[in-house]
Amino acid sequence: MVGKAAGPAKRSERATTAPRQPTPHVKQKQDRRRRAILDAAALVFAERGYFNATMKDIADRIGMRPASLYHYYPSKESALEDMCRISAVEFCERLRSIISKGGPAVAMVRAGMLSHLTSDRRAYVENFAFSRRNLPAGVLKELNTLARAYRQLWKKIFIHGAERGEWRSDLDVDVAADAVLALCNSAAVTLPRRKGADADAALKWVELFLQGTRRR
Amino acid sequence: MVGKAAGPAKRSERATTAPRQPTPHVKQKQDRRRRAILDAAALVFAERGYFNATMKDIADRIGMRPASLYHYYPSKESALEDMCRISAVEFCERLRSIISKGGPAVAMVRAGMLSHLTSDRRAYVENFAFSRRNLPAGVLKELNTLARAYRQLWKKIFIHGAERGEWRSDLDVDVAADAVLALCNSAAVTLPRRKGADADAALKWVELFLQGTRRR
DNA sequence: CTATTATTCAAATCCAAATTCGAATTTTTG
DNA sequence: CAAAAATTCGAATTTGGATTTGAATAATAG
Repeated sequence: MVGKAAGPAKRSERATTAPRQPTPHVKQKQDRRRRAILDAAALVFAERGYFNATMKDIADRIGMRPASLYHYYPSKESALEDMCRISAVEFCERLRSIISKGGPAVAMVRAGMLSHLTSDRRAYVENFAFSRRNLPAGVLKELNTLARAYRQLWKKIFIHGAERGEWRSDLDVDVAADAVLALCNSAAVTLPRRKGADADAALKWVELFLQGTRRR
Repeated sequence: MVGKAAGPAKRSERATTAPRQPTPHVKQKQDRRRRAILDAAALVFAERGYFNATMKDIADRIGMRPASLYHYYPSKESALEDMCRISAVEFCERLRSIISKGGPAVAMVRAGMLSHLTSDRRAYVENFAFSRRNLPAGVLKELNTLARAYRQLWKKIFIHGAERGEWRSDLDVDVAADAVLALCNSAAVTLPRRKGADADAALKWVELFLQGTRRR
């Protein structure tokens, strides 16, 4: 959405009117700024909801003016789009990596839930989960595909666990996949905001999911 | 919000300029219409999200024109407010009634979750859970109080169960309360929409919560 | 140091709904 | 049936932000 694929045209031999490529130093600076804006937007969206959040809210948070944001993002919508895509891709990668290490499904669930719950992209996912519906049909379709992929990875873990006999024999892997997502997304909102200190609280959610509530 | 407390002034002995009270037959008709509008609004809000839903969307669904809706609701916001209040109050009442019957906490959890998941006010709660944040501070505060009351009732169930030794000894009643709400609210969105047919699917969520995923 | 490019922002536009208005039309009442 | 009240809606109004524009200012490169 934001970065146009790096064009061709060697610096020296381009037509006189063609726009020059930004220098690496500049590009790096731009990226930092864009990231700062995306972080601010993510927090504001998560805090007030996408529609209630104004460009001014975002700008204020990092000492800029609304108009200036447009130098980095073509629209409010594109910022939402970016944070959704980034977090979805990253979460899939992380879960994929956890799965690839093999071992007991129970361990995968623990690691996967902790990864989801303690990520420093929490605000991003929160928006992915609860605000992506506000994006235009085309993008939404793509994001839903990513959401389905993430869910599919979770399902894979449950199937893996079923094969190894780790679950109750009557566990429905689809319900398990939906439930783990439900818990993770809600907990991401509910859980205390302090950095790290919540790994502890997160574990309680994990165990609840694994053990249930009843005495065994 | 909508019905102003029935005024005094007996029909016969009122001042000549005071507005007459609507006849019971008329009032009944009005209520039906208002209810139809609220149902339509709840569905549209749930489907597209509060901000994306237009007055036209709501009106279309029941063959009216946007302007006509204002005869029944002073604003889009007030419709959201109404459905939130109605569902919150109703859900509290239902859960309270379940608790008052006594018995095992496990049974209360089953009944409570089913009550939440199979209610014909599903669209209402969905909006209560995910859209009430868009209401003005004053109303929101009140609704949050109702939300806290509902959560408190759930917590009471878990405490009750702890006293009877129904749970794992290390169960955290607060986490349990948050988790059951997380599951119910998500499931209300995820669960199939067909009437009744989903009581079955709902049960799987209940058992997942009670038993967890692990083999025992 | 100078030309070029990047960054910032104040002010001006724009626009999609929400809401208001008034006048028809229909229903109820006595 | 006639007056009063309720209901509906086409058309006009409003408005809160998002977005554009153009110009001023700061960085960077060579």
